Amino acid sequence: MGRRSAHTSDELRGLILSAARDIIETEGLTALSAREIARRIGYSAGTLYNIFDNLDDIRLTLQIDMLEDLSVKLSALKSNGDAKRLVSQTLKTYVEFTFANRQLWNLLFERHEETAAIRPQASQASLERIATIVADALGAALPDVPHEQISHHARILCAGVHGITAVATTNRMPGINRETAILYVEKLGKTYLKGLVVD
Amino acid sequence: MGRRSAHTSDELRGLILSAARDIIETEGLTALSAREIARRIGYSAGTLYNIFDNLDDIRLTLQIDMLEDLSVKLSALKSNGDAKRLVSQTLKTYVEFTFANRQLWNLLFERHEETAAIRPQASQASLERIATIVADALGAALPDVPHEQISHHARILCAGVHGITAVATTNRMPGINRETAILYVEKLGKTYLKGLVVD
DNA sequence: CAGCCAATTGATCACTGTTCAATAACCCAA
DNA sequence: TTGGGTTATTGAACAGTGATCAATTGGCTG
Repeated sequence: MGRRSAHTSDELRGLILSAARDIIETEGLTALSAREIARRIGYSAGTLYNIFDNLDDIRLTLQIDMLEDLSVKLSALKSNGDAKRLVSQTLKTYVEFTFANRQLWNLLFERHEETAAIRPQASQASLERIATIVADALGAALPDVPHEQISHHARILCAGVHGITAVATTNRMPGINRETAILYVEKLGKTYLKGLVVD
Repeated sequence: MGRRSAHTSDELRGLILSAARDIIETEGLTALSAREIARRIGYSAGTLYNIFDNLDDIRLTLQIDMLEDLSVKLSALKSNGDAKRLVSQTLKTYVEFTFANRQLWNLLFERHEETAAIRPQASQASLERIATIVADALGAALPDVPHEQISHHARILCAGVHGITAVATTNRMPGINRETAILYVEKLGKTYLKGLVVD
């Protein structure tokens, strides 16, 4: 079959990403394959490679989109005057997001050994943006702490929360599930903040 | 070729695991394949399946062995009277271990969707054992806190440290590398402890 | 309406995990 | 020593994977 152009390449891009998302959320990360994506959108596998470099490119794009999505959700949270509460809210929203995107979230734990050139940087940037949001919330709660320090603390908190969600979503520890994960993250945030205030 | 019995099945088991470890540490997780293991030990791929259920079984075994190894290293640390220092030492040893086993450590971030029956439990148990070691150190540093609470705090700290190592070993954030990871974990441990003492 | 252009395909390659009939080396009983 | 049973080991086979690319054919334009 020759050209069809039933879809623009932008539309095709959207179809591919959306099909990939569907597969991952319903069948799991390992079920994602070029042929399965193609089957679902009614194209052949080769077409994917006109739009994306390779499967990893697709996975990274999904990851970045997801982190962008999370960024927006976190940014939407507004303080009602209680700065510490905003920190808690932010972390809680983070955890709930990971559980709402249970399967997709595993994209973050994959290796992509520098497949492409630009995308890993973009992925880093998305995470950095999230850390910045946490840093802003943290900065408001700790007005006396210098900015430099705040950004370190934000990264520590983010990574810490990341770890709890990682352990929870992959069932690595017997006692950690959705509910305890939320409790743990809250405890981590509050206790860490308390420890900082003491300084 | 028929039977050779140049190695007992226990020896073979050891050869397989050691070859698998080598491949992962030198070539990375994705380079591990049944045929490559077989090639290295001078057997055919089918032989692996006499000893292990499947490749995931091998990966899980490596993971458990590694966690056991870490457990031993952490247990070997002894307090010199300063209980808080032991907590710091434990966490630091943990991080350094993850960097010493950079590639193998990624086994922890893999999904194995309940492949076999027993092994995932064994993997959970290994992590649980590590959390217990941290809990013991923590308990000594916080004699007033009830045991139940301590084990929660230990899990939170473990997961938190886990997250920092995860981000660091996979280069997920620009500013986090081996050195900063150690600093971050130290900061996390000390600040969290401080926050607990305040209560 | 001819002809160019390019989107799309499907065959192909080299790989993967896993299975299993066939084989051949070992061990033991006669 | 020989024969036969046992079984560890193999290699072919299957169904799948990601990726490539010549061939094709539909749509667009001059």
